[in-house]
Amino acid sequence: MVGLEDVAKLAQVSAATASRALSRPELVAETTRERVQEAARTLGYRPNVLARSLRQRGSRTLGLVVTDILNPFHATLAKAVQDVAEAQDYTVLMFNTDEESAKERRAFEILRGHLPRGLIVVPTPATHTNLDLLPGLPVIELDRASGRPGAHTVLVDNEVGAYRAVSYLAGLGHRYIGMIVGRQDISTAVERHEGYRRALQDAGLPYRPELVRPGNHREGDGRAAAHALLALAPGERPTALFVGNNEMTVGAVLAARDLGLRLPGDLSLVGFDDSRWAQTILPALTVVAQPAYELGALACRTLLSLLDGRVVPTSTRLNTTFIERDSAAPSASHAQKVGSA
Amino acid sequence: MVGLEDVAKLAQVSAATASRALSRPELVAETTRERVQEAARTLGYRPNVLARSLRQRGSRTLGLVVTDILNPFHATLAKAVQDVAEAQDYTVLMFNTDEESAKERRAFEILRGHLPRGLIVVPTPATHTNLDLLPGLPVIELDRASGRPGAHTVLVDNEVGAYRAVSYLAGLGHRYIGMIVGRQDISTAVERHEGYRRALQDAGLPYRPELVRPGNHREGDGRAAAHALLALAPGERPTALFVGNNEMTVGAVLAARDLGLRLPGDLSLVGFDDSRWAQTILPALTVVAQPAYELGALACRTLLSLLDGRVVPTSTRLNTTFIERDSAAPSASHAQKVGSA
DNA sequence: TTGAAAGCGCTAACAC
DNA sequence: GTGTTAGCGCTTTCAA
Repeated sequence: MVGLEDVAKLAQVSAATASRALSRPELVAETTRERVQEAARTLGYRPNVLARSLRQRGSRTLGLVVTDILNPFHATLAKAVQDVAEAQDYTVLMFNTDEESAKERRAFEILRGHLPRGLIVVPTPATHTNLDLLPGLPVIELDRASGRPGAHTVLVDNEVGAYRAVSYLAGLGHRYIGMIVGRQDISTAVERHEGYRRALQDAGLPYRPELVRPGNHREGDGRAAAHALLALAPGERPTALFVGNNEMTVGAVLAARDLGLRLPGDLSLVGFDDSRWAQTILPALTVVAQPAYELGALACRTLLSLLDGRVVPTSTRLNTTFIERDSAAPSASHAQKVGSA
Repeated sequence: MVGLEDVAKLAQVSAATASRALSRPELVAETTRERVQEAARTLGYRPNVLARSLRQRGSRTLGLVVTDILNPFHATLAKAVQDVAEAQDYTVLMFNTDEESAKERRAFEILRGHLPRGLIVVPTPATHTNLDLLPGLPVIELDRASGRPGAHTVLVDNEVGAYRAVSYLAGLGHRYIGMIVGRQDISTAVERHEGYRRALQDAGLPYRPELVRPGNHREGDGRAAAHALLALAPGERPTALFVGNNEMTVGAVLAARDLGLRLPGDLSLVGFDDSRWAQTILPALTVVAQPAYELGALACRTLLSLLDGRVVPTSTRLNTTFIERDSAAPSASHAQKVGSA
């Protein structure tokens, strides 16, 4: 292990000067500086981050806590955060919580011991409480908002995205539009639900509670919820479905297949969040796309700005994009009307 | 920041005793131990890992370096490694290299500063050289083998998996079986290529170099390679394709679509590595499935055993599973023969 | 502009 | 079984 002492010796200066030459070059005479840097290079010196962090009472480390790294949306967030952090010489400590409060607590505890400078978290309902473990730490909430007063958040405009999707379905003539919605203690799910509600209202359609089914964000939940909705009596069964996240959308498509329903002929479908799956499945899915990479990158940039003492907006919303593909079509009755006009 | 000193004071012992009571309880009298643990609990004490690691010259940290975290196969490996490491109280520092040597070097350099106890890496051709940065560090190579003598590897039986797939296609009567293969400086690609070769031989089919196209593991490469293969003159164009990894398989399916070829009627396809995409696309893809989670978990368990000084096998191969779904069918001529028999 | 010295929080020797 | 002491590798006073 080559240490600062070795570099100092080779460059014939004290350890203190060697340290300065490498970390704060402006404090050192040019010739000395070059001698030290040269020595460091030839020895292949790498600072011991542990010692440095211990001394400085804080490491150049950021925490990242996501709820499901196997979800491509989250994987993309993680990659973006890593890319930005790395460019600024920060190391990211990443943890996965599977939406479990206990795992999140553990992640926070471990993180604490590493003296991170900041944290980016996709919050769960338990996050508010668990953050007690990291008092005073700058935190950015990503994708969802926990509701903590004053929290910094980087989100997507869920309400508008959902509104756009449901308005589109209504415009296609659908009068029974179902929604598969996430847990109502998670902000994204609430907001998408709101958008759904408002779109129905603006389209002059009644809100029918029996057409709204909750699910726990996973594929299986989406499948079960879709089955429940499609089991309704003819006349009141939805002819179109708006699904609140990417995983549940997969489930909804599979449910349609289970029942032999063809998209978009027998059922129109619009999902929230784009993915390669949505792009390549047949028919290609009409979706509300989220700028996942940009979202993660922005969260990280915001955190780094915050750490630099710059003023940053407390809350940022990125726009979603509505992408019209082939999984939604005019309702049967609508097509008839238009055809006979 | 509550430190060990605070705990010691509250428990009325020295810092050393407090340290022992928490880290090596068997060295401390029971009553003292309880007093200290109680004090730690009430103060919410968490050890400063930095100080501990500095003192012990090594942190309870593992490095994990993968080449593409957005690839679900790699995401699964990563989750498995994390799960196992966490259960043993290790923290994982994860890096993504995008198959770029420069990024890998950087990852190794940063890692070095954190004094990890071991490293799990999905190697690239550059890894062999780059590992000079981490002399003496226990390393497990995951999924691929770099060829370093004596290296510990946890792999899948690529040759056998590929052999099985190609034999299956040959058994279906295909005589022109193309392969889209990965970079030949990566072990998995070489081995899968070998399996392809041997299967052809055992089926009495000639190896035709023009039916083998290399690709750089990405979707776009697979698509381009498939286009090239399918552009061959009738008579010598492949009627079946074996694709060497999951991303390129997506590309091959899209190429078939571009050309209006139907699977499996106009073209039979077998991919390497299963995925939700392969399961839910229509027709569902016949694939050689890899135990991704188990692979990652085993790599981590092996590393931890190694660190505990236990004897571990230098190389482990996990079996692949051939999953017959709907993307491969008897060749036209074969069907004819069988039909007329 | 540089060096000497102290100390970050913890654990391992060594004494008792 | 417990306390005292020293030191991990670095940065940062403070003094020169």
